[in-house]
Amino acid sequence: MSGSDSFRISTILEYLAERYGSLPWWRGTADEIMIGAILTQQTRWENVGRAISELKSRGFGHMEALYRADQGVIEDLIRCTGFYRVKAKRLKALAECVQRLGGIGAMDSMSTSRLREELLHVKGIGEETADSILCYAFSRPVFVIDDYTRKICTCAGVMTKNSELRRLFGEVLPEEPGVCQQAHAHMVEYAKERCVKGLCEGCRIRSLNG
DNA sequence: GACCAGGTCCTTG
DNA sequence: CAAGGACATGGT
Repeated sequence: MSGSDSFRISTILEYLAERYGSLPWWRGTADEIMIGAILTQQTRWENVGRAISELKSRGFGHMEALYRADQGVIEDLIRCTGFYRVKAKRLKALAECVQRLGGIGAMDSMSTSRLREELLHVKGIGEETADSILCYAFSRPVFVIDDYTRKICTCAGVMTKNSELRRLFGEVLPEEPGVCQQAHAHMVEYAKERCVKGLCEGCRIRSLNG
């Protein structure tokens, strides 16, 4: 089954790449992308954009400032993203991690697996957020597994755990950051468009393999 | 008013 | 390990 699973996955990836081409996804500095990765947890992206603007306009748009910032101040600026107390705490924890590791530059020269471990040790950063940061802030060839991806894979008949999905996508995708970034963007875009409310309106995923 | 959003943590069984 | 609750605002 594993062989046909990777075939199914590459079919999905091809179909979506053809459908969407190049999608604008995460822009900004590495710091801003990391902030966004925390703030977007269980939250619409539009609200996250506003909060990041708020932070930037007050000079809190980077880790150094967040490290020194008062927690209450951060809470006020990110309120519109919901879960603002835990998220402020998570931003502080991430900023402390960055500080401890010697800054973005130092992190940039670490291996992907080491960097992943460090990120996963931060309270409030799970696998999805860690991989988002690796993929979009540090341009590592990592594919982000999220709920949308899981849904789409299920539609295609690929029913496995996250760890296995991660392995499969890693096997199918090339080691190119840009390709991994776009692949995840495509998944999210397609799922938001077609997998509304548990239905699959006009979804072609199931029929891709005949 | 109900339901969901580009998750994670903690507690229970 | 799986399941359920907590965290919270804003849009449809």
